[in-house]
Amino acid sequence: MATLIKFEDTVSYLLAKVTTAFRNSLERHMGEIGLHGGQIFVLLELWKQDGLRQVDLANRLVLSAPTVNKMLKGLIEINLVTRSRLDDDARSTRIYLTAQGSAMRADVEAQWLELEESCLVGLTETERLVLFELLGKLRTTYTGRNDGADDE
Amino acid sequence: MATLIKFEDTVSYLLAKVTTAFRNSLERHMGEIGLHGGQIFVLLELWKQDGLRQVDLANRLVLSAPTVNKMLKGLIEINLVTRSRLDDDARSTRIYLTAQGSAMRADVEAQWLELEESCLVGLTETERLVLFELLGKLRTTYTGRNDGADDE
DNA sequence: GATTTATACTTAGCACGCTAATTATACATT
DNA sequence: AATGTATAATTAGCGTGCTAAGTATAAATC
Repeated sequence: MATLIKFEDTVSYLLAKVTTAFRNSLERHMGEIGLHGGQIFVLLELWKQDGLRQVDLANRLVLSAPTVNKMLKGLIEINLVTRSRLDDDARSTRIYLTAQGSAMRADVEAQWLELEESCLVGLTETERLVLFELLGKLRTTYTGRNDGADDE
Repeated sequence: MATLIKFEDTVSYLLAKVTTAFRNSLERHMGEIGLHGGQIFVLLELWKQDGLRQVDLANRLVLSAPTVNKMLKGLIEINLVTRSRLDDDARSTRIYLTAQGSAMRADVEAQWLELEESCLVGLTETERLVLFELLGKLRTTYTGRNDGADDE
């Protein structure tokens, strides 16, 4: 018989497990302020630049158009963003933060810091920096870049 | 105004991004052999110990009972596992690998190694070890343990 | 022995990812 | 101007995670 892998000894295995756990933690933390895990990232992009089109959001978030579309539905329902058609291009819609959407930032930041701390609680300062560095490299591996956005 | 967080400078942010990218990569790699991302982990537990009950699987996988239930549906449909009721306990079902389920291991291992390499391609050997170490710590933070299982 | 409580599984329904296929509009080409 | 191609948004449908609620069986208690 060929050599049997110990799956548990691979980074991929750990990554898969951490992935699920982190997503649950994110969902719980953001649930505290009435948001879902994915919605935060949409807001985050709009805080950086308001009035983006869905396709721009999808590019910056590295998510598919339908995924962004669904997330926006949720955000519109709870009045954090609005859609405006009537534009230079009748195909696209621009997404704008509402007053509540802008105001949400403080709460999200507070929860984010809690999330961050709960995640890193077992790590030293050095380990945190190294982890940040290594995750950055993984991200680059997957997306081929470190920052978002080269649209419009 | 209070200090504004740079979300991008947090581990949580990177973790969220890497998490999504990794899940996509996992799905793609396992799709090559006709499996979905989550199903691998069920098989993996059954390869370690066949005939587990759903509740045991859920414990070892650190997943909810309904999630495991749905995953099993998929695995049963493609004939990799079977359910047997008729037991000492009429509430529970035991899950057994089929011949095909057992035979799947070689393919999964091969794909797993490719997944692992595609994930770590940008990292040195040292970085890989450190990353493994740090992810292990994160996992412990979330689940409170390093191995699976203390049921039955 | 009858009632209560706990356990195992299932169903329904949601968020977040995806792909494939539709629809509508814009742009390019002839 | 008409046809063809590219782009933007949407819909439908699926897997993976969850919670809440329901059903059936087992165990414990009175």
